[in-house]
Amino acid sequence: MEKDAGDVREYGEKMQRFFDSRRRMPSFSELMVLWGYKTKSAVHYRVEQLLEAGFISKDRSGHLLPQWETGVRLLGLVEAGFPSPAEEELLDVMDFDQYLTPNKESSYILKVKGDSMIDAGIQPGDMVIVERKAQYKPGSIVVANVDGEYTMKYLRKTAGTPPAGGFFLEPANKNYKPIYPSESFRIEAVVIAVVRKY
Amino acid sequence: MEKDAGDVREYGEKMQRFFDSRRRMPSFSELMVLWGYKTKSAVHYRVEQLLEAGFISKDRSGHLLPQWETGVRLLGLVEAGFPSPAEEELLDVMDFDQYLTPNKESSYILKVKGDSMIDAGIQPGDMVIVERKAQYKPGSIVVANVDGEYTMKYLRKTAGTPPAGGFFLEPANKNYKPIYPSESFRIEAVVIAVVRKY
DNA sequence: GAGTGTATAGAACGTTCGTTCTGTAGTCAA
DNA sequence: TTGACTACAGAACGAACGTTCTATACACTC
Repeated sequence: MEKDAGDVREYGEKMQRFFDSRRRMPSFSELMVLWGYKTKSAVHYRVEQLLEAGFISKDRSGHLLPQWETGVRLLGLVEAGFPSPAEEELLDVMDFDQYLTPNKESSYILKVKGDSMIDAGIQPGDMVIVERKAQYKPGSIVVANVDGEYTMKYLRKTAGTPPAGGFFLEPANKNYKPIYPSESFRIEAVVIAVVRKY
Repeated sequence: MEKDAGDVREYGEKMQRFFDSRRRMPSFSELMVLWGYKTKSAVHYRVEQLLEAGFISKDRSGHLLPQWETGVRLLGLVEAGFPSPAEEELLDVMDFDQYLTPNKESSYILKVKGDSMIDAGIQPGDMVIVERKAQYKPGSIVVANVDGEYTMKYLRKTAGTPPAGGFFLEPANKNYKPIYPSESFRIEAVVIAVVRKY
């Protein structure tokens, strides 16, 4: 048995490529074309193999469901090291789309210019994901409009109790100075994530 | 006309939530339940409205296709500022999954421990996406196995021409020292992206 | 060469899909 | 009160879907 486990995986990979590009599972007719068969029963034969192999599954109506992990394998700390192939199935996976933007409606992506937040680990060229909110809490990194220009800073609370509003903006770079509300700024969004690609 | 444009959007949003959770478009029968109708023709009536509104579209076989952007809106530099609702449709969008892990097979995610790369903008607690490769180039950030422990450093080339192999590991933190091949290390993967979430 | 298992073709079937047509209750305006 | 329009219900239809059964061509074994 399983003399052609390699072949079976080949068929599965073709289906996986279809899913990756079209973002949905193929129908039997589409698999017919994709796999080069002339009948749906030949497709059914192959699908049955993939089902037994656990590569795919079905919903109540017979439509195919992907069974492979759609995310990326998640390792522990850097110290933990890389897993052996046998350990791979124990790993968690991650879906970046849902992890980074749980609320797509109010989320935006900004490309960072300038080094005013470099000590916070945000470098020029990085992308930050920001979210518009009704209220902003001190301690978070916010994008604010100061005199018509947009800037990214820490949101801080002044020491005194709130007669003067009590907020100011603090950069994470010694070469820049804090911005106080006398100059009147408006907070536009809060940074919820940073993404850098090399 | 369009006396109930608000209602139409409500139906669209319900469909969008279905798509977000199930990762596929609903069928007419499913929309029937989702929208609380007793017949598919009522669904057809609503779907026609959403089609005219450009909220969805159809493929050749009549199945529904999402027409809304599935990614996140991409703004320019921080200086550019936020767009008005009218400008929104001009924005690009981004899909983080494809952007961050173009090659899911050989990609892993690691959680960073320690501050040895803090001057490179990689802080403890950040997640780095690494990729296994056949060869690694100097200048990139790599994850290496040094005496059984895993560590993340810059990969550098020694000044002299390559008799001694010519590679060493350099941290991005003055408090740590470079690691030279005399201690014999093995490079496991290269860092292709950094993700931090607040 | 007879038997067995694999891999496909071909045809037929019931279900689900999206479509279409007819009907009707309700609203609004003339 | 009539007419036009909206928002559904209900039924019927063809196309596409996944399933199943039979047949066949080929390889391998005994």
